[in-house]
Amino acid sequence: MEQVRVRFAPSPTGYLHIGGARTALFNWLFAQKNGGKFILRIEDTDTARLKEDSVSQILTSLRWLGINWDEGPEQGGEYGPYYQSERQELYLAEAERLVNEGKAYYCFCQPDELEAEREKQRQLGKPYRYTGKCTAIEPAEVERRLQQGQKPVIRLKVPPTGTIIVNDLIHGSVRFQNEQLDDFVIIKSNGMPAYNFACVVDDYAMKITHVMRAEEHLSNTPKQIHIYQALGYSLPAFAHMPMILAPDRSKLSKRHGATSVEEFRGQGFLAPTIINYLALLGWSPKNEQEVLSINEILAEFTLENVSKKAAVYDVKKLTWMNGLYLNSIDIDEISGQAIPFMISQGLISNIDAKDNYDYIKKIVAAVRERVKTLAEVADAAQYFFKDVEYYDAKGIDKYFKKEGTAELLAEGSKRLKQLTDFNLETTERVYRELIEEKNIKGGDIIHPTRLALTGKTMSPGLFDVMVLLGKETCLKRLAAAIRYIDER
RNA sequence: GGCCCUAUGGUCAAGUGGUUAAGACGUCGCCCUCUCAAGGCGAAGUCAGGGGUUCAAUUCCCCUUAGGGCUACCA
Repeated sequence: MEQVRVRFAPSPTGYLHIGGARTALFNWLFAQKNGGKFILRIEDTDTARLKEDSVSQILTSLRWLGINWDEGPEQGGEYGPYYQSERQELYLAEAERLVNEGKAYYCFCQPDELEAEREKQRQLGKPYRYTGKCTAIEPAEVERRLQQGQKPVIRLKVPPTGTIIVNDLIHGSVRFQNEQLDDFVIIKSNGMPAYNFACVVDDYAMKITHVMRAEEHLSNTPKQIHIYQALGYSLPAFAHMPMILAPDRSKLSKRHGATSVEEFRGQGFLAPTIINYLALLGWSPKNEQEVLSINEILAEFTLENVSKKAAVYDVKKLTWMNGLYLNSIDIDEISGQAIPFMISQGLISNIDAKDNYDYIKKIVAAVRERVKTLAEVADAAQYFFKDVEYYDAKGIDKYFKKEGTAELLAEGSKRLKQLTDFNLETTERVYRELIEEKNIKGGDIIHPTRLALTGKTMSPGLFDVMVLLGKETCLKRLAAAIRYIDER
């Protein structure tokens, strides 16, 4: 059996969005599952829409997600180059072959005349199709115009009747009538191949066995099949996977907030979360398990379980899942990833990150249990690195205004001060004794103390916070809080 | 407009010609508790509408509707 070869072929017009990432993931999974190769190809034939840095952004996102390619940019391979802009000769050669075989022809029509014709047909309520006007131009005349320096396009001759059946691995067989098609452009006047043509030529040249892409390409497939047939190529298998839609069910775009992998990364989502969540969008395992490592996904993955229905992504569920990963992944790994967030929030410096790593790690460990993203880890870690500048307004009302609070804090402070060994056990014991003696509820002193120490109404367990902060800092902040209450 | 795809709770989604139509996120209660998370327990909430076929349709067929895609010298 021939080796499975699949590809992901992004166009470098921006960041890698989650729909693209999911397509890449499914291709990657399919390749792994079948012992095949996953190829990355850059479709950069639209010179007008190219964006600087887009390729490196896409590569960075894929690598961060752990989706590695066997052949492609920065990786090489025997079917390169993997940038379409570098494969122009091949496209031109194949297109000219079609012209010589009478299966394609030069067309000298100008864009504006075409547009005018299109508009006319639209007003008549008729579907527009190219008239085929240039089909009849004599070879000598073609030659003459080329000599003159005219820049024609090349169009494929499409049979006026007949049916193309696309056998899709996900959608089954889908029929398209040739009458719907016209003689479409395969080489643009600037010499660049049009998408459908480059795609077919490359998929064949790169020995792609399974073309798996987003559903938006299903309607392009009959055109591509015409190209395969004209070129005398054998057909690959096709699988069109459902699209990922924005929450309002429209196509993903910038106005929908975060849609790119980089944005989610910047918000503190973890790669395994994104992989896991994306896998669940459009695919579901046979069993009920939803939290799956990439290896578990791999073990379960089949095209049969891929849905036909477009899916809307839900940041809430993504966030929930991220919380799970944040707390199950090795603490060193999480700390390492949280540090850049702490640095960018100005909590620590690069030097601190090295010198105080063990301390930072303890803080991350304490704090991560109650947050969901790396950005939130940094938020929640603030008061370990900076003085408390203000107290939460609701907290003041709730905990600082009660009669006798300052005295209680003073008493707690006094007892903490006497501790020579300042640890989890001793700090809690001192407080519990105080609570016992005063016959108050634990919260009566714990809450104001938390507010004094952190400025917030929520934090890790109070005694964990105390120990992490250290005796000196605790006493200092308690004193500051007492002063604050007294001054009011 | 033409052609194509799709249609199970707010979202993801399992599922079948006969089921009390799973599960997850979210939401709402309750429990636990030093706060917040987490966790535990429980609740509300779905087969888009209309026709067929059938003893029986959420499931099969048709229409309508809705959403999405293609209809470019974009990919």
